[in-house]
Amino acid sequence: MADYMEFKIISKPNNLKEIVEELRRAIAKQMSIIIIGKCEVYYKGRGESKLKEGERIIIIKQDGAFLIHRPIGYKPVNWQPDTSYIRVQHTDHGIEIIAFRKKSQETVKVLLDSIKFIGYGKLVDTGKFVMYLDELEIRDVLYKHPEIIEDGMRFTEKEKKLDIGSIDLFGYDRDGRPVIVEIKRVTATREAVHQLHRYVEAYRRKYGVKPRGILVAPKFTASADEALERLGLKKKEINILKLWSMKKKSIEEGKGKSILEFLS
Amino acid sequence: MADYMEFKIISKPNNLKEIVEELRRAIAKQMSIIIIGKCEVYYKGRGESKLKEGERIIIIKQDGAFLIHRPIGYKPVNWQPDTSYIRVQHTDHGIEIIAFRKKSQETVKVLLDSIKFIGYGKLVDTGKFVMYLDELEIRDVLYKHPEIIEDGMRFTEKEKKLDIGSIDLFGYDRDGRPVIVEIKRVTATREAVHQLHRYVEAYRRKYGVKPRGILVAPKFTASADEALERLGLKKKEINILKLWSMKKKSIEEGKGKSILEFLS
DNA sequence: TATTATATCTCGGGT
DNA sequence: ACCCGAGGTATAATA
Repeated sequence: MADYMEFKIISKPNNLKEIVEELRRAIAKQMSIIIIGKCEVYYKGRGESKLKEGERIIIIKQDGAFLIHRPIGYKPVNWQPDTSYIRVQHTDHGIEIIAFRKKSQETVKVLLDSIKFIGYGKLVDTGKFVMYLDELEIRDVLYKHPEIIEDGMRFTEKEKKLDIGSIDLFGYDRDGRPVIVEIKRVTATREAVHQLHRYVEAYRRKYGVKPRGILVAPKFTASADEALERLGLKKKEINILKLWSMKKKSIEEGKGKSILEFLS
Repeated sequence: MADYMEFKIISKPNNLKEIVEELRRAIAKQMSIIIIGKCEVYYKGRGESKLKEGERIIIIKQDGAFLIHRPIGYKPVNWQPDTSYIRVQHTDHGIEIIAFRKKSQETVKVLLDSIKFIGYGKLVDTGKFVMYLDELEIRDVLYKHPEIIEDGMRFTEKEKKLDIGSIDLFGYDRDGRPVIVEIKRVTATREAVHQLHRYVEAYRRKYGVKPRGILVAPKFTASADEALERLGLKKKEINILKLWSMKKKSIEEGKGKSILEFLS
């Protein structure tokens, strides 16, 4: 059965014509393909790039994702997140692979000569991926525990819609003043302050009342502090790892430590 | 010579102890390594993630970059842009690879069982990469040809420093009013408008004169238009591909078409 | 499709 | 080391 076939290895590719046929079949069957070899790469679309000859790792994935990796660094040097078609043909010097993306009219062309290795096969990967501790999760903990932000705080809405976008958390402080909370899971920059400020202003324009704005983050840059001050906004520093371990341990209120004790 | 050795292929890995030794040597020699096999992955650091069993492509690059790719999509499901060390050992069930990054205290742990393929070797890649048509290049063309922006415009500075950052282009219009230009190579959003607005305000605070602000982009979202209007800023639509082909053809002024004719 | 905001963003440049 | 902004960002959610 095709879905469970072994990974086919060509360790000394030499018959170009045959290789082209094999690659075409592998692409048609939506297999994962790995090619290692010397190549030049040309990109044209949203910009234009040229990559001179060198040895690289080329990956064609089962959904048509196309990656060309240099032997260093996290990022591919050229790529195509999804392709409309991938065309393979042999040339005088070697093999040419063209990956085309229709919606953005982008083309990646690889000129391969001297191939060190080709491998292909169907990979079966249904394993579930879970990411914890993203902004959403932090937001939910704060929603349940407004006392972390401020005594007497209560939240009434998550992702409250305004004309210009949505607010992470919305509620009222002990004096009944509306409060807009913007959350960052990494260091808050001036940029984040202005994002919060836009929401505060949009709220004021819509409801005629200026709400308080609180920026929640584990850290703040100096310019963020300056902008908060200048725009009359507040900040609340949180320890995300503590928030996280708190959530993991699922502390029951009333029984044992309170959440504020836990976070202290 | 190690640098030019062939890519070593193990198409049916079975002796775990031997494989662990080979991988360790390959890592020590800073080779590129590709492993295809069934694995689980655990990440902990800036966040936390779990990936259940499935077949993936694992890449260890020569600088320690570590990537785990599922058979679909552009992005790796787990990764480490640069690692302090990569440790390999065999367990009861298979092989365990731990990639650790000291500066951010991040760990990726891969539990491999059933390896379909291992390949490693030193890849030589010195080929130069050039990217054309990034924001810098657009900026330089506009700097040389202020008439594209507006009749009578002249630029005096690129990347002019203000307290809060630097302005893409700075100059004066036909009436001698200071002008701040912010460039976007993709659709300008409300975000970009506010970025420009911040620069305009910072300039006013510093010099006591309110400059004009012009946002240059190939396209503008409706909310960008609204924000430009509300904040008293202007826009200038440019065709980036035309700018680019113009630069490529290196049109000499006076001889043949003028740049404005070319862009029309 | 367009818009918006997140990301374990990465990466490079500046201070 | 931090800060800042660009990216062929990609990606998911939402209108």
